[in-house]
Amino acid sequence: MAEDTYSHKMVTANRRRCRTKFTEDQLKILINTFNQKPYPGYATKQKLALEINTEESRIQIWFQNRRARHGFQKRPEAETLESSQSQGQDQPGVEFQSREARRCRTTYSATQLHTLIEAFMKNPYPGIDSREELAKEIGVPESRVQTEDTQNGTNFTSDSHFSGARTW
DNA sequence: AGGCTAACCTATTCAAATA
DNA sequence: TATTTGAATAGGTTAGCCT
Repeated sequence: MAEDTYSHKMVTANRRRCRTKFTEDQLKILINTFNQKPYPGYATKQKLALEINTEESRIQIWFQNRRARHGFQKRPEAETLESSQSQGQDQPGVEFQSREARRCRTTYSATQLHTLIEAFMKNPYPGIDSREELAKEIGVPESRVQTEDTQNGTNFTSDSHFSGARTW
């Protein structure tokens, strides 16, 4: 990291997480679960993670990609027979299954927030290495660091954020 | 009751592995 | 090189905690 002083604009120096390579067996389980519930709750994702021996965040990403690409609207013929009268609304099947519980909301301590904010000011786009280090430092899973930084932006500028604090 | 914001979502793009 | 697909980003929605 000798040459990587705080660059002013782009921080491309940050490595992405390595691509996960799912095995055939893992994919079989994932796809099977997806066909049953394309929006798994936290408990389901945790169970899946344990079952196929991967991280819950990888499963979250996999479901996101799957939903975006393999349009889950085309129901598997397994269990859509009963609700065949869903009159083809534009709504992507909101009703066929109520949402499962999400992960418990984590509350960050002032110290944790301070650490996150400081790291964010130094680098708003941390790579996998920085995120893992940060996560270890404040004692939360890496996936929490990622979403926190890149999505919710933590408007540290005590000033009133202009509309949309995430427009960097 | 309302504000703040973590968790979750879609849409889109980047990019690594593979055919 | 084109395709496939995991990872990342931007921005919107849902819902839990606190005042």
